Amino acid sequence: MSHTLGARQAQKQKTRRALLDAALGLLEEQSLSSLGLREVTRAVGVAPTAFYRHFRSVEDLGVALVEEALGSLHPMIRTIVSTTGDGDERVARAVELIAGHVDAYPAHVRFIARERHGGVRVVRGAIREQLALFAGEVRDALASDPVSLGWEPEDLLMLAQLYVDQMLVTASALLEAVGDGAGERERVVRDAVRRMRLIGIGRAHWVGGG
Amino acid sequence: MSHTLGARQAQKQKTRRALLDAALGLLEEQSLSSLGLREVTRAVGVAPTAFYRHFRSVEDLGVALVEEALGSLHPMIRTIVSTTGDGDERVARAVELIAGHVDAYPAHVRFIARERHGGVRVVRGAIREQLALFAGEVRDALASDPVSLGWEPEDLLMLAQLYVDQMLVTASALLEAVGDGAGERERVVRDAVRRMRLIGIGRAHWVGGG
DNA sequence: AAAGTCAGTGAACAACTGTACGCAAAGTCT
DNA sequence: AGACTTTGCGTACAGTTGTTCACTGACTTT
Repeated sequence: MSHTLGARQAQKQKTRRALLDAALGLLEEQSLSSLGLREVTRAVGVAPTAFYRHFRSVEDLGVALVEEALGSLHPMIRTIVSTTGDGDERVARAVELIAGHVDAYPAHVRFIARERHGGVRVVRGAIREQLALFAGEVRDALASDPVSLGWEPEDLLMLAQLYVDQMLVTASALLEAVGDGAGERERVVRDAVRRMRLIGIGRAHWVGGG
Repeated sequence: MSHTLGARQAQKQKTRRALLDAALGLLEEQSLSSLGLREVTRAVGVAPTAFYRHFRSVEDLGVALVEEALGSLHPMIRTIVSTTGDGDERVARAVELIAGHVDAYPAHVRFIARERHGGVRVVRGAIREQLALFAGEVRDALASDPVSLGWEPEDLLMLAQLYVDQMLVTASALLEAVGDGAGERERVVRDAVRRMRLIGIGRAHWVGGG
C-alpha cells in the first residue's frame, strides 16, 4: 500500500506543503478570516483553482495548519513533563524548551496564538481540542507525582490547564519580544520562569476542599 | 465649551455609535482584519462614504473600540484591587465582578480576546498599552499590601501581569462557556477561583532571589 | 436673513474575490 | 501499449472591495 509514495503523490504533497508554507507566511501579518484563497495560490505560483485539489476552503487549510502546529508538539510536552530534577531546574528546562520551539517555528506559534480566539469557528475548535489533549497529558503526569497525593482529580486538571495556558502566554510573549532589543528576550524568559515558579510554590502548599 | 452639544454634533455622535456597535456585532463572527468598511456601513444603513466622516480606516475604528472596551475597565480594576477582606473572599468577589462584566459586555470582551493577538498591528499595540496600564495599577495596589514586604519591584510587576493575564483568560473562558450548558458556566467560575487561589498561595509563600 | 459648515449621498472607478467549467499532460494501472 | 486517473491551467463570471468626486440639504454662525 505504501511502497515509496509514487512520483504522483510526491508532487502533490510538495504543492500542498508549498500552500501551507505560503499561507503560514501570509498569516504573520493578517488573520485567517481575511486570508484569501487566491492570495495563497499567487504566493506559491499556481493557478487559483489548484487550491481545491488540496483543500476544500481556506478554513480547511487552517485546520490542517492547527494539526501541523500542535500535533507536532506532543513530543515536546512529554519531554517537559517527564523531565526529572529539582523543581526550579525543571521550570528552567521547560521554559528553555519552549523558547527553542518559538525560535524554530515562530510562524506556527504566531498562528496558534492568533487563531485560538480568532474569527474562524472550526479552527478555534481544532485548537481547543488539541489544547485539551495537552492538558490531559499534563494532568496524567502530575497525577503520578507524589506531590499530588491529596489532590482531587478536578484540581489536577485545573492546574494542568494553568500550565498549558502559561506555556502559550510565554510563547506568545517571546514572539513579541523578538522585535525589541536582545535583552528583552531574556527578560521575558526570566519572567516566565518566575511565573512558573510561583505556580509551583502554590502547588506545593495547595490545600484542597475550601 | 460644552453647553449641550448642538443637534449637529449629537447626530454625528449617534452615527458614530451606530458604526461602532455594528462593527462590534459583526466582529462576533470574524476578525478585524477581515472586516470591511462597506460591511459596517451596510449594517448601519448609511452610505459607504459616510464612514470616512468618522474614521480614517477600519484599523482606526478598531483602536477606538479598544479604548472603549478597555478604557471603561479601569474603574473595575480599581474596585477589585481595593476590595478588602479575606483572600478567598477577594478572589471570589473579583471573579464575580469579571463574570458580571462579561455578561454585560460580551462583544467587547470577545473583541479584546480576539484582537489581542490579531492581525492588525496598531490594534494589538493599543491593547498591549492598555493592559500594561492595568498591570501597573495592580502592581501599585500589590505594593501597598503588607504581604509584599520582601518583594522586589520586578517580581511585583510579574505577579501583576500574571493576575491581568488570568483576568483575560477567565473572561474568555466565560465567553466560550455561554454556549454550552448552564452548569458549564459555574464550572468555569469555580476553576477560575481555584486558579486565582493557587496563585495567591504561591504569592503568600514566595521567596525572592533564588 | 444671508453665508458658511459639514454629515451624509450616489455614481463611478479599478482591483479584487470565490467558484464553475473544460482542457492539457503527466503518472499509474491493466 | 492503451485506457484511466488526476494535478494543475486558463478562462470566465458575478459579486465584492476601498476610494474618488461632486452633490445636497440641514444645522450654525454671523
